[in-house]
Amino acid sequence: MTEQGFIQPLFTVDNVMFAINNARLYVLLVKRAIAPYHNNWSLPGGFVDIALDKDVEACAMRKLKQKTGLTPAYLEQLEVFSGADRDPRGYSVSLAFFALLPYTPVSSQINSVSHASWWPLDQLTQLTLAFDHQFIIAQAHQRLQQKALYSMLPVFCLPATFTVGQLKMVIETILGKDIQRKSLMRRIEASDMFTLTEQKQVSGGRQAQLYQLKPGVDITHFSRNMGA
Amino acid sequence: MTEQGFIQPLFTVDNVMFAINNARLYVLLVKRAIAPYHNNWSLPGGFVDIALDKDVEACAMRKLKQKTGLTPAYLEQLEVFSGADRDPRGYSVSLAFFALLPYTPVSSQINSVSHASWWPLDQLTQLTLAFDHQFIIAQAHQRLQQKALYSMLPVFCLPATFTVGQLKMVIETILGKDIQRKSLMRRIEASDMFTLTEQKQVSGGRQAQLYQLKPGVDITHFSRNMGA
DNA sequence: GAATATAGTGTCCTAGTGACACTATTAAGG
DNA sequence: CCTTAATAGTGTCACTAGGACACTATATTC
Repeated sequence: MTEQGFIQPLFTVDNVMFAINNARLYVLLVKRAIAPYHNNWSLPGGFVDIALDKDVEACAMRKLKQKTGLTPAYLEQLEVFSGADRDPRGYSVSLAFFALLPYTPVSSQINSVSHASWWPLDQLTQLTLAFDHQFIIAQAHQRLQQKALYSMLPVFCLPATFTVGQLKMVIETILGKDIQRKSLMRRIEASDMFTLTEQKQVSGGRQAQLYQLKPGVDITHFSRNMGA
Repeated sequence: MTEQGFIQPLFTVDNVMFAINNARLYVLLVKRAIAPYHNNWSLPGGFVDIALDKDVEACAMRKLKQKTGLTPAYLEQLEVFSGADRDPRGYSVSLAFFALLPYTPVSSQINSVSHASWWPLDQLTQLTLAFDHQFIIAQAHQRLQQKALYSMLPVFCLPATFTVGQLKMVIETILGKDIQRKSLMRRIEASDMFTLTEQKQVSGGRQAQLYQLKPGVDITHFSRNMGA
């Protein structure tokens, strides 16, 4: 076996960043400034810079910051998508990440941010996205739904301090179906991930307790799925 | 934003293939014939050949076949491991796969198979493996254990036709703890993944029913974990 | 202070699993 | 043929975490 001598495929990183606004799930997209797929919307990503990026996670973070001005609260590897046909420039290998963040408007003040924008997930079918990004987003959404069933991951869609009602809304938005408030409270207590603070009012009604992540805790995984 | 112009990191594929023999979990390793880590044991893997490999999964399959003579019954992406320090030749990105197979002795008749061998997982700490392969195997083992709790994945460690007792043994070996035969039978029935056949005897005792995967079924995932 | 809206609790039901004793079927050995 | 041992499979009750849903609590608005 010889060492290299092969043509290496192009390796890139793509990010599917989700956020929730007004009980709707949004994905962050950027408009491509160059061919191929010039002017089409696409996932923010790019090439690894071995001088800047400690590893692929750092690369994903950097690309998000650079292209959208935002830093995810949570980031994990999704899956590698590869093949000769997904990029007209040739054989390519792309590692997709999936990320969560409390909803923040994209500030167009930043120079490098050409066109970055949040898109409602349920309107994406009307868009023509670059490459296989439509499919990648679908995979990411599936993973997010799966994890929402058995973990506390959705808290990363909320600010540092939040109410049970907000968390319930986030989970229901992700799953696309209602859950029992009682079940959620049982999980919050069982997880031992949170501490209480003062109060807060929402629209009408009694003021809700404000919860807050304990510093440095791991995301609890439960032994059962919700709603089944 | 310019196009490329960057130095691309080395992209490779590595495979963690598991099998079970004599109630012990084994990993398939190959002995490196070249530097770095010359003569150390390592995971079978290599570079993508864009002419031969439809995608990275095909690459993983090809490398396994080529280096060990075996074809996995199940294969899925595990995770990407990356960084400047994991390979002395420079910045590298490796996509690790995790694979299952009914135990088959490695036939050393094949030429290209220099030194391939099954190693018991619990003896690996005594070996010095190449790169970060020790860590990758640990991650793969964790994933396998997790999936064994809520899915029928362990059937891929068994031949086409098998008994409940064998499946119980496989799962217990993976998890490192006993499970209830009754629970397993309930899951087998609920999954609706299998059909019955004739009979079979093992050592002493009553003959066990032989089960067999229905053609083309998906691996059932359950809504609860076992043993919790 | 009544109406309304949201937050949080009490309590029973249910599904899927654990525990474990019990029955069933086979081989081996007198 | 009968007994023993060994493994296969079943019956049944207990336990746990979530679902359902009525009820209480606390706030705002008029």
